[in-house]
Amino acid sequence: MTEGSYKQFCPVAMASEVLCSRWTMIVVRELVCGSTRFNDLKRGVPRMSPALLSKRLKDLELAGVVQRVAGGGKGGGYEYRLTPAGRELEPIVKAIGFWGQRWVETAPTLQNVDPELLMWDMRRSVNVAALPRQRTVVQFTYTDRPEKKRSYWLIVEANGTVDVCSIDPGFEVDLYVSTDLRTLTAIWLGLTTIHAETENDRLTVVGDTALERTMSNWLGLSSFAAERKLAPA
Amino acid sequence: MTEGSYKQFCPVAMASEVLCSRWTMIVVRELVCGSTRFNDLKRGVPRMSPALLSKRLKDLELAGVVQRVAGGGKGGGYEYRLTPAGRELEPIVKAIGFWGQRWVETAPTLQNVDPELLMWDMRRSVNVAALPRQRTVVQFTYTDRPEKKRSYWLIVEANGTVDVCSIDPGFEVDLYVSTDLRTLTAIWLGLTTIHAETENDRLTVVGDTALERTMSNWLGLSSFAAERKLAPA
DNA sequence: CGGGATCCAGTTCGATACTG
DNA sequence: CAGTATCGAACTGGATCCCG
Repeated sequence: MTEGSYKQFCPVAMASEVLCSRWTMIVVRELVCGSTRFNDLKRGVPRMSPALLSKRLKDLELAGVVQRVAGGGKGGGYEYRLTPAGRELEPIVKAIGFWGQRWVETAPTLQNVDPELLMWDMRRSVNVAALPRQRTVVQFTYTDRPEKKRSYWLIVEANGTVDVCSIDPGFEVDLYVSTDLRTLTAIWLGLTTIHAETENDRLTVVGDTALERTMSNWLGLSSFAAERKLAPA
Repeated sequence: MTEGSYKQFCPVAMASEVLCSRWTMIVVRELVCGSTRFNDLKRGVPRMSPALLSKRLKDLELAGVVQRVAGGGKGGGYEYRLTPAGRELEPIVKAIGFWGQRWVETAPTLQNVDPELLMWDMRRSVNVAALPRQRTVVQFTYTDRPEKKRSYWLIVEANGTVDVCSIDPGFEVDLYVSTDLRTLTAIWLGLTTIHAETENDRLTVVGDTALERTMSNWLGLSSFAAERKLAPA
């Protein structure tokens, strides 16, 4: 990718031609995390133009990392499924993430907050097993966002499916979480904790008491949250 | 690194901004393999312009992956040394290389042969311990190359330092290896063996009998050579 | 929903030459 | 040895519109 390759026979270079062009690793992360539909992938990389996403997917298909198959079930369309080669990228994505968690400075990271993206990521990490076996609705309100983009709803259905939306779905809300976007992002990244930020009053949680007490169980964090940050401040 | 970042707080994205711009991973590979001087790095990435190499090194310094220090010992200049963060990239580089070895098709790989680069890589992988404790000179002749770029000399000094040159150093040659460039590259990559290619008559070795017999011991291969290729033909 | 096509501005890259 | 300087060519990516 990026025609005009490195012209090196070394396996690192050959693989880098496939994996290390702009956006590619992020798309692979989305695939590894389980997204298969174009529009789902797009939600995971909102700053990437659809044209470019399409091109990258084609490149990955050519490289044997994904397979484009007619979408099962709903509405036609296509699915992008990882091939065996693609599945073997998971450890690489993880290793890169761990390295980032350990060594990339956090300050610039926390410039890149985005409520839609955070909700989308949280949706994936919710620990459904830690929630009651009935529909649970949590409303997140980002106090520092403009009126229109302030609230999001996390809906966990009784059957375990998790949805996110940015318009009030009308269901009764079980728990209200209110904070600023950077605080919740920092929590999700493991840079601080629900407990600490509650003490701080930067995070307020009201509603169902059981849900409130178990929040650190059902609110899954980034898969890299456990790793200690080592980058110099 | 490609200004205009991904604007994602995910650690994979943050790390990819540092690592996944064009050429960067290859430069990191060179650093991990032990090169520290600008010109040594340049030999490892001959198709990269010095201007771009310089920029990438600056970016890596800014990211905390390398440290630029006044060169010790000889002639001044600078050295680029991996920081602790940089050293932790080694498993990532290895993982990428293994993946490339397993899953990237070999046909295009073998288009990218380059005698200087192969010699430079072989220099790093020579198993000095398997050679006699005295100066050993091996002449490689690539029968398919134009007269001027046909022969290279691998010189292992008694003290264990390994050098490569493309002009006859004048020393007595202990072993003559004659083959085409693709064959030796394929051997180095583990796609075939010295034995098989000798049987084939694509590889001819003459000279010191002991050196000849032990060639597969002292001629180190790519660090990924052991991994089986799985990519579909 | 799931993309493809087009356009254009901005960047980046590579080649070569050159310097302290 | 260790890079800069320069310049044209190539590529990228965002926006927008379109289509089935």
